[in-house]
Amino acid sequence: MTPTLKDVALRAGVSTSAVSRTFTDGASVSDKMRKKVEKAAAELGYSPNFIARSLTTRRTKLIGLVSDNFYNPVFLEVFDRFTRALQDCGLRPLLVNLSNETDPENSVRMLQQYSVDGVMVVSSTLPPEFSKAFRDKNIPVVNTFGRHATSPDVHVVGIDNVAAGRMAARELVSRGYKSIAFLGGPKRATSTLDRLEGFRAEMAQHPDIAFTYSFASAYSFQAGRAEILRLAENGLAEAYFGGDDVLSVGILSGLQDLGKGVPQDVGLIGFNNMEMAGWENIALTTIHQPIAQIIASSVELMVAMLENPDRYPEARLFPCHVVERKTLRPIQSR
Amino acid sequence: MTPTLKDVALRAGVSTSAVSRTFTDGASVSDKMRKKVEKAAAELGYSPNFIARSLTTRRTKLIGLVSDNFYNPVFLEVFDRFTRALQDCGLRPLLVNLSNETDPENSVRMLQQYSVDGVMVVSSTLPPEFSKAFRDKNIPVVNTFGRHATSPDVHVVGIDNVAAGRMAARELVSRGYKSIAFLGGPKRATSTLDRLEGFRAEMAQHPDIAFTYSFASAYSFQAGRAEILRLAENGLAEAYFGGDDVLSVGILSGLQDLGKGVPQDVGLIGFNNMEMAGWENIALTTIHQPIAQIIASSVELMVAMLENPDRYPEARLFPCHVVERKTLRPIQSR
DNA sequence: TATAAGGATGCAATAGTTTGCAAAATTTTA
DNA sequence: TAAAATTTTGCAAACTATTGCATCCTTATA
Repeated sequence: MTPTLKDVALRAGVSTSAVSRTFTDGASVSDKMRKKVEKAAAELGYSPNFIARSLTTRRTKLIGLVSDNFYNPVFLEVFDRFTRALQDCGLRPLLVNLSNETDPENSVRMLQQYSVDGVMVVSSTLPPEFSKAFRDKNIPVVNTFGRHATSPDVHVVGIDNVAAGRMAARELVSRGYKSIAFLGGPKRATSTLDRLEGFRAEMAQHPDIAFTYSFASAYSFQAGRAEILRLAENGLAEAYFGGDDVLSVGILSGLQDLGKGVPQDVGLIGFNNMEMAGWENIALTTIHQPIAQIIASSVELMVAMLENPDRYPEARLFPCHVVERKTLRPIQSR
Repeated sequence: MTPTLKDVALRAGVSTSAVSRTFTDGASVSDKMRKKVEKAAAELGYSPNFIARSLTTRRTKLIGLVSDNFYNPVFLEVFDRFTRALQDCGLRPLLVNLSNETDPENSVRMLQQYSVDGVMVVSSTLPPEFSKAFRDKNIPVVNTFGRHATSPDVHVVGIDNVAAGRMAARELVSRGYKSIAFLGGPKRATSTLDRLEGFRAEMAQHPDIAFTYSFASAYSFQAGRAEILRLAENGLAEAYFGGDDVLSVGILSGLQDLGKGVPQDVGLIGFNNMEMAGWENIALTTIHQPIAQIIASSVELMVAMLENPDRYPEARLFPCHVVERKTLRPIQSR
């Protein structure tokens, strides 16, 4: 149906090698030959079959994009940026939804069957075994939004969650709150654990300030809302660090139901700086995670690894910063 | 590196055909042979290479999932459902981000180069030429969320936007509003155009009710907010039909800034019933678009088309319904 | 037990490309 | 202008699988 190399060769009256070469850059073909072939190709509407090509080149330019997060609005931005960045490098994302998959082996096998050149594991909740499973099969892998501490054998790009936790605590302290709480995401998420560690470390410097913490069941609106409502039964803290922005919007909603004004009665700082946090009717003060840079860097790293698969694993960590909006009271001099 | 068919054949001491056959269901192999081959395969950790297989079977099980909408939160749900549904059928989504692509030819060529078995065009804003371009190359295509009227030659699954527009108008009328406005998405979106048509038709039945309409520049928060703020300069209507839910949240935000209470001062009905519409601090009354059914049906249709590519094109339209929350005043008996 | 029927197996061709190598063509050098 | 150097070209063998056909082995039938 669709024309092949052979058809073009026949029509141009040249060998298949000649045709192949005009379509692989860097190959040696005379101008005359190239012209002839291109003409024939254009007439037939030919373009090379990547699948067949990959058989000999051992490069499919397919990249597995695997994630278990199809619920958090930030991930739409994440997918957007990933797909564009990959496309710009001539790579193609094969999307894998891990939402109800628990065994890495299945994903590994599947992606191996499609001979992907590499895989991006995009998640802060997936256990490190997932990334390792790919590496063990010699498939280049970068774990975006992963934890660097426990995976020294896999490329990780993201942020230093411990530092981020510390930053949040410091921010709340600087506002003069006298009782501060960490309301994290699910306990199994390493991101939440690490942030708690940093948060707690910073709070330890301020024994005069009451510090408590708890976890929501997920990084989601309802989980945040439910948790703050639950906490309210025993009295609220003066300020909260929400596990992430969606969760924080849930907290905001719960607080509203409780008749608590933000920031007058309760302060709140989120995490991520997702687009919605900037919406005027939300105006969430939050910690910006440099998603654009993280993703650009992830893709760069992947490309570099395709060149040299034996690259020594590295962790690329980007700094966060707080973006002030309207859910925290002004800084107090103490 | 990874073991091939030949390796397994060698180790099992059988022909490659035998190995091939044990891995293709429906092929004739004796139990004894199968055992032997499976043992060897397991020992080597072999699994068939789909890419190579596709060369002879002419089936890659790759499905192009092309969309230009990576901004609207509903689309995260859309991608989630699509990827799961495809995975459940043993199909693999090759994600294509069309956000800054204007020429169908590039996407067509690219997907053709990867020999995708079919493509799902998932958009209500993409011009129908996109879907047609695939069909013209004999690639099975279904246009999800597309317009059925203008594309009788391509499978479309979605809703009847004209009917939906009518439904919205009817709902607002039933609440006794005396001046009603349509605040649609971008003018180029056929979904908005069709809904306007239905909306207008219904309003024509009620000459006593003031009717106006306008368009936001996109299906987005900021576009909705900007538009309602602009409209306010010349006085607001009593109730609005927002182009979709994100847009409507933008309208809500604008209204809030304007000091207008919803639903006391102004009524609002959205479209889609995205998850966020149900968040307690938004509580948007909206028209539910049955996304789950639409996607399930789209995938079913795709699967059917893979069996029989010459299937006569059909339009599958699903009914919408309004889900009442808190942005419309109670029904009035008139 | 001989024969027919059917199932299992292997051979070899095929799918659409790339690529090492040798031959041919062209260009450079002397 | 001939030889040397370089570039261009084609042949044929990969790459990893599937499959039609012929052969061989079983099992069933008479």
